[in-house]
Amino acid sequence: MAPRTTLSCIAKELNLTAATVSRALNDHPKISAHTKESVLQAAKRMHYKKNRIASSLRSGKSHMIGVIIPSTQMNFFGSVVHGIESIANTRGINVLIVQSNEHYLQEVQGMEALQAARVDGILVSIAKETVDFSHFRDAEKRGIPLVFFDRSHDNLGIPSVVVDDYKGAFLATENLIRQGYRRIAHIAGPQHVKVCHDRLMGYMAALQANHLPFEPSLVFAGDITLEAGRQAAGYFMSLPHPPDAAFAVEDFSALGLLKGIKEMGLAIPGEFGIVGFANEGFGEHTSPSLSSIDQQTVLMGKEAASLLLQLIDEQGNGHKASARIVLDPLPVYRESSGRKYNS
Amino acid sequence: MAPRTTLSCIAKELNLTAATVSRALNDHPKISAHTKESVLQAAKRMHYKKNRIASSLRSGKSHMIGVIIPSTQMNFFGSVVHGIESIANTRGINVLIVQSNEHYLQEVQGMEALQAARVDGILVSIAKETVDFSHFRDAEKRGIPLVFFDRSHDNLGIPSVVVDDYKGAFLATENLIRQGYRRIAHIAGPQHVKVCHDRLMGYMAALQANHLPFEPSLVFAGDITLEAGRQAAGYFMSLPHPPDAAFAVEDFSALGLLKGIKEMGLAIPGEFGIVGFANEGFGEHTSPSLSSIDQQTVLMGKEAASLLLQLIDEQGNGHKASARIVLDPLPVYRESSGRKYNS
DNA sequence: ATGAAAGCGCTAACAA
DNA sequence: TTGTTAGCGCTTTCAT
Repeated sequence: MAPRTTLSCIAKELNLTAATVSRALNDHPKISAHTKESVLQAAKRMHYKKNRIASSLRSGKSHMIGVIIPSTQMNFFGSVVHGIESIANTRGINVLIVQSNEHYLQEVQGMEALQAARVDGILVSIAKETVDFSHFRDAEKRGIPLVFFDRSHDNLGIPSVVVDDYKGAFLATENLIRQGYRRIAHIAGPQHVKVCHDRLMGYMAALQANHLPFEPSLVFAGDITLEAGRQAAGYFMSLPHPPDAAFAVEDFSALGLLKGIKEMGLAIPGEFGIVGFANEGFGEHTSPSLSSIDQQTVLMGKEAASLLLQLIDEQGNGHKASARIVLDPLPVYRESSGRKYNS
Repeated sequence: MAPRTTLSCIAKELNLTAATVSRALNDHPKISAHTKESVLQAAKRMHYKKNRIASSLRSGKSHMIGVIIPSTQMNFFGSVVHGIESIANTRGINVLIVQSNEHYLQEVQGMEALQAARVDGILVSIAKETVDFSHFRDAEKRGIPLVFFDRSHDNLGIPSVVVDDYKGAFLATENLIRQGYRRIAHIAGPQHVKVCHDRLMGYMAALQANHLPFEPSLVFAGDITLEAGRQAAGYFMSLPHPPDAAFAVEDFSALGLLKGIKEMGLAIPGEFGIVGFANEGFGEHTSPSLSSIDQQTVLMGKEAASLLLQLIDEQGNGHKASARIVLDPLPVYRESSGRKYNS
């Protein structure tokens, strides 16, 4: 409850005016070195801390950015946030995090909460459920800089930082082919989610590039959940001519598949190969360990934050630069796809 | 860039004054129902959104709370944050999250950043490294309500919401005893961290209650990391008379232990039993699956947030209620400790 | 029941 | 180089 020191407290102390003190603290060019010096000393002595709220009200900048993530339970997103914070912190910017839990409504509410908090910009990874994008368009119209990361959407003209999902899927599938698997299935995610669609395309392209037929019956219309993976296992093995490997759209579904296949008594990777996507933390610890595609999460967060901060800085310059940063997927091949070396 | 509607915009529209509009919007008792009605309508029609920054400056409340967590990579904390947000959201309060990454310095900087952002209160889970607590005492002195969750510290008089670590450790150890294990080791964490100390005490108490000798050589001075668990495996098995089970202070060390023991060719749970603590997400997916103690994470977050908000509301009432909420640990016994049923 | 006026703490235009 | 003045948008006395 100690009364906080304000600019005018310092001003009074030094027989200056609040404006001068403010300028000195903000390193304004035309303040004498001597004044700056004494102001800085007084500020330190009196434990002055700038009131960001007052500053924000006046300057119109809150020095906060918002982040909307589908879930804190995938440590993929935790990792991206880590990257975001590392950039924000160096610039004295706070990060407001909101979870959508993959729900459209919570995403909309999150956008409103962040705008109510007057954040200077928002980083978004779109929820699985979302098919209407007007809440993003509205925010843009109000002049709030937006950047998508991982889960983006075209045709909105909103900058994004993503991994090359097509290429990642291509590499994952090709790895299975190189390991000698011949009937390679795919657990697909909701196709309105761009990353899921791109991964299906990458899978198909890898088959074609390697002269393997694409069989629609080998694509399971699944989801990015463990449950979907389990269901896929049942489906694949009930086929008259079952696959001997699968590329899953995401690690949780890959995990469900792995468990399902194991429970059916098939050897992994000997009789069935699996590659997932996202390189979730648990992948190292399953048995067999799970091959996956790393998405350079920390870098993704850094790039997204840098891009957003740049957009915020350039605001009003009429730039509207619609950048699209595409990161390289990094394959992490572990036991689950290593037939050549393990069986 | 659309110019935002303000109170006076609405006032002008209705031939009222900003003060009246403000009161109407805040449901002030002595504003005529009729006026309230028309103000509400106009506000909606003009897409009015209260400027929280101005409101904060005037009222001295930022309607934001801060959370400091050691790491987003343990989904234990992700889950607690989920609970926190669920409470905060219903009250229109934003949550600022900062990671300490278990580092003292980042924790101190985090506290400063949150205070600079003028949060109304802070929830803290103390970093592993922290042994000096003056940054918390300072914040308290400045009148910032504080609540610890999970990682707390006595002798500071700061309210906390924790799980009964002693009891959890007792139950975990006793479970191993009941399953027929007789030489039960413990991977201990840094003893200056209260939860680690309490768990060691609980372990010792369970041995005593069951008339088993406490052997100091069976306590490995470890850490809450996978690496420590691996080292413990090596240490335990190098003993002249090795243990046949272990209770690990935390799931990551339990995981390291599990991997180490498996690599040495011992059967789990047949030849070696393991119980961890925290019920991390991966525990379900290891093989064998990992027994653990659940800490009611979401509830913990809700309780902590409710307590903090209560403290904020009561501020000035000279209450200084130093609550301490202790949640019940929930054992989750899986394969890794199930000798009786599995071998 | 409503208006008038002041002020939260800071910053920015304009003066000097 | 520094001071003066005004105002960001809201809330809150005090007055009517």
